[in-house]
Amino acid sequence: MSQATATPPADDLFGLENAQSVRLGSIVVEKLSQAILDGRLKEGDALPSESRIAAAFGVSKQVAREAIRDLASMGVVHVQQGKVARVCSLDAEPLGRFFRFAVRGSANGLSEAVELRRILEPQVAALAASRRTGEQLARLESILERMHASLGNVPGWIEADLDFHDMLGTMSGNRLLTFQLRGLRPVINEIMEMFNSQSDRSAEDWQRTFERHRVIREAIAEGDATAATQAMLGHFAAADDRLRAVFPDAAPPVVTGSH
Amino acid sequence: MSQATATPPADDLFGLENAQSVRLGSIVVEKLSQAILDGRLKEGDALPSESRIAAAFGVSKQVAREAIRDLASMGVVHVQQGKVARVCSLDAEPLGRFFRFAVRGSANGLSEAVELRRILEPQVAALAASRRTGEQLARLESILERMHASLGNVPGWIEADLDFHDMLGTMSGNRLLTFQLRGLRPVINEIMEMFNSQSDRSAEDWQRTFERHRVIREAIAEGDATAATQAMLGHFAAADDRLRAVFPDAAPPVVTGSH
DNA sequence: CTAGGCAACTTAGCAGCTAAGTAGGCAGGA
DNA sequence: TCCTGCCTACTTAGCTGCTAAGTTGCCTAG
Repeated sequence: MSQATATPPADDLFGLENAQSVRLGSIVVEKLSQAILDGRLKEGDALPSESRIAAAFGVSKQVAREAIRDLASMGVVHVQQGKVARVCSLDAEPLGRFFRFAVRGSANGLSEAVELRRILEPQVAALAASRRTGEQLARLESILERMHASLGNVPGWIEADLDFHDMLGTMSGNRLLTFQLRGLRPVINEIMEMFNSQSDRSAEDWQRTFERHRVIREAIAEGDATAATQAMLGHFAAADDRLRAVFPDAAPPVVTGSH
Repeated sequence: MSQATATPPADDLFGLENAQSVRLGSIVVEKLSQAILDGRLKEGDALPSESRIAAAFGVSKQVAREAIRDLASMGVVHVQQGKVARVCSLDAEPLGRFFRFAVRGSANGLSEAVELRRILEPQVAALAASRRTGEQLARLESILERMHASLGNVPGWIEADLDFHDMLGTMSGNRLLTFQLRGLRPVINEIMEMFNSQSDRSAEDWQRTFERHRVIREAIAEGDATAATQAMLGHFAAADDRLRAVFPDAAPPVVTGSH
């Protein structure tokens, strides 16, 4: 007996998740997910009702309901009282929730978000310059006008600024990239509020910031990917000083290749 | 009456989402989320039991339970039968599920993922070169050995290859970025399987692929961010030809700044 | 001092109910 | 003919109470 008293430390001796006790609902989620991923359920299609799903899988209605709600929290299906759940087009809201939690936990989560954005945005600008359509350019221009009208008005400016960069994501033509940027939006929003609150900016400063966005638009309008990248890099470099005031312990930007 | 017959078009006359009918459970989710985001509930802390949450919010146990499971599906808390839910460290699994759905839907979703990866990885390599620790370098080396041992063995190679790039993400020191890359992993895995299945590669081809990874490791070991970026760009450029065989309609890569 | 049982907690799941929202058919009136 | 209002059947939202099963800690017998 005494030689085999290793029971307390041998709890998880066999692999990491020994008998993982698959939840009943997760099976249903998996099956429904597969149906959607395989294309058996397309966007706009109605799922079976809770009762039918419950009957089909031989589970209670509660389990079927939780499975549907799981899909809903992923943004895959839309549910509404009185109507059956329908497969809907994905949106970035779940991503945004995830990133909000991801940013919490590490002390410098917000500055990590800035770094991630700094990686993505210049390349997004390049793609946008290569692929933008005329109609998209017009929309970008109208956003730029909103920014101009919001000079000095912090909440209005932030929203227009976020819309500007979101539009660039759309113009990149890469839906995955667009999701990615939209997912970061709540976090970027928070950063911008910190950024704009603790500094009282001069009129010239506002104007310079606006000007930098105009330069980006110009490069994209001309379809010059390299110029668009450089303009975006310049935008971040210019904002870096004041960002550093908000995040004193942020790592310095890593410059590569563009020298 | 005839002057007010605008009822059919006046469905959504008052704003976009008039009476959005907030779900009872979503309120509970919001409150619990806030508690976690504010730090009132830290990692490892136990949530109240379903009954206590239900009593505290004046809702039924079912609603409390669905709220907890919502948080669990986001990867924020861990639930297990017989134990109260506990706040756990976030992992990339929910991100992976999201990206799997995001890739579906657009016909060229997989090539969009390749493009996104092509944007991220060179910058990740640069960050890794700047911030890697010795211990991390040793782990990268052992992964490289696994890759060498798996030359010609497709499943083993893919896993080691994914681990290599995942390690680079870790070395970047940016948790958000690491999440991002891990979230793409299931999609990249799928791409690699397509990539490696339909082409029978020669021994020289395998060796060249391995060599490209060794060059990346070299640049990171030397702490040369620019060289690491260039090595990663070279890696993707070399793989581009065969990728294009898998995705004939993929957009050409946009080159910026590195000329 | 330790092993094993026991009690009190927890979640997982089932069943049935009420309330409320939705959609479509259907008859009746302008 | 067209439109309006009602009615019915179906759906989800939510509550209640129950059984089963996992977890934890205490507590007693040896």
